[in-house]
Amino acid sequence: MRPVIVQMDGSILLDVHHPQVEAARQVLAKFAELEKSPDHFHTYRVTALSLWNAAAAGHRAAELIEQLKTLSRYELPLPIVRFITETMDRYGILELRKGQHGLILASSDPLVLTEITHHKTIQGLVRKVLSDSAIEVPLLSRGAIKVALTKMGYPVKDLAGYTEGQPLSFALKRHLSDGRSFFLRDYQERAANAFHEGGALTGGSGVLTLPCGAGKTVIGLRAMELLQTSTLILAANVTAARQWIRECLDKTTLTEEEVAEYSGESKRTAPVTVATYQILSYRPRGQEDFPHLTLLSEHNWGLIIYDEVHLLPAPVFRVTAEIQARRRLGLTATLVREDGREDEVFSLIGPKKFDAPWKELEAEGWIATAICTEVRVTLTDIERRLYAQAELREKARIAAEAQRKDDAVVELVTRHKDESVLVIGQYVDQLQRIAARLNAPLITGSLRQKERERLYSAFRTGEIHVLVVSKVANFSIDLPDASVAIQVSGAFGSRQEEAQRLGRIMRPKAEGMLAHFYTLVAKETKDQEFALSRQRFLTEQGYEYQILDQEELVLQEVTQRQ
DNA sequence: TAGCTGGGAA
DNA sequence: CATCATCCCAGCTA
Repeated sequence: MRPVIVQMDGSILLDVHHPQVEAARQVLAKFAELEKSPDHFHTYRVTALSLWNAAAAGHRAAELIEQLKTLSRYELPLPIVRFITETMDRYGILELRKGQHGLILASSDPLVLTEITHHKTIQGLVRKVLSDSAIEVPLLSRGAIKVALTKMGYPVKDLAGYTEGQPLSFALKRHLSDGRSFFLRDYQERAANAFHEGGALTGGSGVLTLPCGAGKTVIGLRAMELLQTSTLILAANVTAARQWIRECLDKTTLTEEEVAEYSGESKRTAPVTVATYQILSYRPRGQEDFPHLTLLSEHNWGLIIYDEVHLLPAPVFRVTAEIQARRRLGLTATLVREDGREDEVFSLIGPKKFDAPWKELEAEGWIATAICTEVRVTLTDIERRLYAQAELREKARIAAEAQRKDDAVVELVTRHKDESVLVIGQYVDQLQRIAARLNAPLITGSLRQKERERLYSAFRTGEIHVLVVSKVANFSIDLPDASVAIQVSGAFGSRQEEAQRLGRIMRPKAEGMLAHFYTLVAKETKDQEFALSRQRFLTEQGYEYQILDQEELVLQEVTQRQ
């Protein structure tokens, strides 16, 4: 009996109790996406995008099919084999190269070229047809045509090269100013190389996927060192922007003069400039153009780094489409976007160049070993009545705010009374209730920065051991680490949020210490569906959720005390 | 000039 | 699915 069942409809089932499950997961991760993760069989799906990423990474269809065959319990269905082969073969049919005037889109298959030149969207992006295997494309259409062709099912291999940008010489330090020595971890070096290798043509754009706390910034710095060029770094918020600046100054020979913050507060530019996504997309009311964006575009950047690329806002997509001649590096913990624009990230930033499995880093001790538990509570009779009568959108909220979750939180906090605990939730009302029950401070968006810092610092020193936090936890990178996180409610099935939250407890722990991640779910409600959907990402990374009813939680407590 | 508040955006 | 974040800017006070 082998661990994998490939079905006619394109889904792949993985038997999670099979001894070969880990090996199988590794093979599937190369070219398939996890879709559902119920108890016994996980469902993967092969998508065009997952296959093109595999192709861009150099995998061959024949090789993947061979590996799938050795895992498969039954003969592979022919339509699936054909889908994998045909989809992967499409990557590389179209190539974009530098021409004498503009760009040349070349096709190894004349029929494909005929098909696309008859397409309306493409016609608007093409300058002229040169032959039955090549068309000329204006330089400025480089991004737009890649997006359009990917959406049509023909991803483009972009070999048009990059602008070198203003040279900038600097190096990573071996010894930091406080005397510690500094080395890149093996996987950090491999990630930076994966981005850089391929030389002048393909080694210039792509996305690196790494867990929170794995040192993405350091990888970005290494990529900059490899390229020795003026760099624009885009971050999701000012705190993250300043973190980049601190890291540049701490770990490289760059001086304060050479690194600038470009944000609402400071408008300095320098050979290395760190800006927020939001300032790029700022447009004065009623106006057409983006003043900050225009100003930053005038610089001769050789590299643009997109931190948290999964958060890339729509206007930045447009900009990114126009700057295809600059090298682009995307960094993220999760490539999944709830808005489904993964294909645009693929087309405009580049294919996934590196993916560090969380479990692998856990085994090597770079991130903590985490135990994930889903605690199920029931609705009270009153809630149950309300729930039955409520409209669809109210249902979610009733379930998310279920009263008995409060009791469960108290149980869990008691259980971990000697550890640092973060309680994370979505609704401020609910969090206020819980904070009052626990007699713990609450941090939401309306609490001013000063006060937040005071609480963070008290938490860090152990003065307080429980902190209740709202969505601020998703963004603020200065939030201290904890060893226990309790998620009481979360955004509609957001996988990326779940990953961020688990990231809060991922910093390596002392010998033998484990990190605990609890997610509280109201039984037989919308809440349960959402939780399942959120958990998908982590299941794909190899985490398993232990499921516990609230009553069992109390029982365990009693047993442990005896 | 710095620091705060509130409105608006996406 | 809506909620709650964020950031940027303008305008105020001292």
